[in-house]
Amino acid sequence: MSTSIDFVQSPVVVARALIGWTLLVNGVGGVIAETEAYDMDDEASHSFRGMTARNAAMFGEPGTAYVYRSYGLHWCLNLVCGPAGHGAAVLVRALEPTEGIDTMRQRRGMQPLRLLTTGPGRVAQALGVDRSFDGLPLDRPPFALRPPRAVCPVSVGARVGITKAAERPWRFALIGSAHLSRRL
DNA sequence: CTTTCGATGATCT
DNA sequence: GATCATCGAAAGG
Repeated sequence: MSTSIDFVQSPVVVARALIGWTLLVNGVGGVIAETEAYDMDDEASHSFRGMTARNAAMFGEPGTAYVYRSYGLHWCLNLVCGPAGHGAAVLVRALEPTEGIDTMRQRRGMQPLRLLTTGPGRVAQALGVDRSFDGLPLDRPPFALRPPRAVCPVSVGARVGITKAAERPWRFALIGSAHLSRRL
């Protein structure tokens, strides 16, 4: 098992590989339980029509963050991957909370554990991620990534909440996790 | 349990 | 002017 993620790979490979890793922001976070891949030749991806002010970070260095606002209300955190300039990223859709649970509860309005980091908008809110984290490298503070302790069983399925290219099996989830945004 | 719908604003056509 | 990589509350079985 490797000790770091190679972000210079396709978003599908990275999305699969990330399941089971622990993602922390300023020491707060948990085990990645659900991810989705987005690529340049993918109609559902923000990068599909080329670089814009919003998605510029998607075309930056692999191993950095891409943060965007969703539905005018929520933030969503992506991990940029593929060769630099490729416009690929992995959306972090759910975590199993492990570190800084009290902090996450306060940020989320004292929600039950189950709803702290289940869904991309909730993950960003619980970890305190907003646009100011856009473009930041993932291998040093405020971010931290720690490898899984054991091999993780992973399922593959269709992505969530999109209308275009919805059939691509680009959603990955930790089998048996109680913190998935949708059932397998 | 499931489905529906409003909130809310940046982004792109 | 339309479209959203969502969430939470409310309504219906």
